[in-house]
Amino acid sequence: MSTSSGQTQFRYTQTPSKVLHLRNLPWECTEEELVEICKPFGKIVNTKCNVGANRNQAFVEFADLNQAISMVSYYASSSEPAQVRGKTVYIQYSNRHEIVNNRSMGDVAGNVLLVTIEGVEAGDVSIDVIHLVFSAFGFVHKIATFEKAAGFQALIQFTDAETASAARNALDGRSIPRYLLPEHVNACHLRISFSAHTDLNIKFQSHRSRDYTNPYLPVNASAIEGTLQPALGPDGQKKEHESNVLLASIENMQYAVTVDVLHTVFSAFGTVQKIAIFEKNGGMQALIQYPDINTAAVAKEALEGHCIYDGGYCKLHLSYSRHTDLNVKAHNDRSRDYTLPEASILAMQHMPGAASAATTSWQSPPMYGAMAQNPDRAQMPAWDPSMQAGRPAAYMPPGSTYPYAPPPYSGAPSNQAPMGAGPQRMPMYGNQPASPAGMPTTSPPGY
DNA sequence: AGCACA
Repeated sequence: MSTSSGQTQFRYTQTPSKVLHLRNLPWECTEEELVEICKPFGKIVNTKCNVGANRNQAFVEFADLNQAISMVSYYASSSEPAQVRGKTVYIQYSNRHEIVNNRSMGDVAGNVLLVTIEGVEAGDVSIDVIHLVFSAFGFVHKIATFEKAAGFQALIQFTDAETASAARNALDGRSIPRYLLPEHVNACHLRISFSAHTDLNIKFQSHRSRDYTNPYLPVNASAIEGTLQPALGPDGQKKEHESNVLLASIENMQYAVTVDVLHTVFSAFGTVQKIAIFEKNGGMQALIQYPDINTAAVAKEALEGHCIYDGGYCKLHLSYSRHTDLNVKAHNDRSRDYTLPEASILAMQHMPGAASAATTSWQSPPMYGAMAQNPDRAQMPAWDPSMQAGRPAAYMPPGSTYPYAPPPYSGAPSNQAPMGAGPQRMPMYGNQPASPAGMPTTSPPGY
């Protein structure tokens, strides 16, 4: 009722407790890692890991109050903070005095796991990949996959709860190895709990469900569809279907990426016909259409893993799209058809949808006007310095050394020019929100 | 970076 000072006063006070509250833990933090940093201070009687919406908090209960006090005092005066996987962990007394492990549904062990695969859509992770990953722990009887609000999910049936628990303990919070996934998938964390099911009812062998105990189960027609677009070939090699349309997923998107930005980047390899930018699973993706597969292949090869902006910002992951001709209906900063003549563009701008999209545009596209007036310019296959008018960026023309600085990550392609070789500064675009106030926006971040 | 579970 009353928001008396008595309540708020105690919210952040540090009444000692055997239970410690740890926060800012890495998402993947395991119970072992938690125990590792706590056990020097005393006997741990209980833990609760991966707590909270971000799964980055934990509770640790010591046998004795003094042990908890010793840990808190140690890190209160230590120059080295507590760390897990390089992340500073903040430790306080919990406002409760014991951990209650309410083993709710999802935590009561059973032989069927409910696996949520975060950061992917259904097509990204094949049932064969799931089978491969979980078979490491024992015979997988059945798999059923489905898409819900929570995302792409799978029910995985093992022989017994022991096997299922082993798989859960090993894989919960972990990622499926990158080489088993399409290239545009950045990360896909597995969130695993126990299902209440004990025996899945699989009716067909299909791309959505499998019964490995019954190879004679009828094959659903939709399974054929699944074999038409295999993420992996029979030998386990990546088998991508080439296309003139590239699917780009943009990782670490600190800065705005508009069609203009993408057009400039991808035009270095040939005529860009159409671009569509959209959001998928909280990340940004774009489809870039070239006239032919060869151009797309060159662009894909050259740009994969590279960043639009220096410093690891807007890292590109490219794969071939299933599309061959994009249906671009709006003309705004998220979608553009460069093959259209001016009249069509003007007509499009009066279409519903184009206007609303324009209001969300905080970055006016400088190339837009020039191209609308001269459709031939839109067909310009490659580099044209005049297209950069008003742009502070120093762009590398195609044919020069790599215009795009290699990403600083370990996953970077090894066959690319090393950082600092040649004039490798990333192209920059105006109006970068992260630029320090008052600073010219021509300097790349990190300068 | 700021408290779970019913």
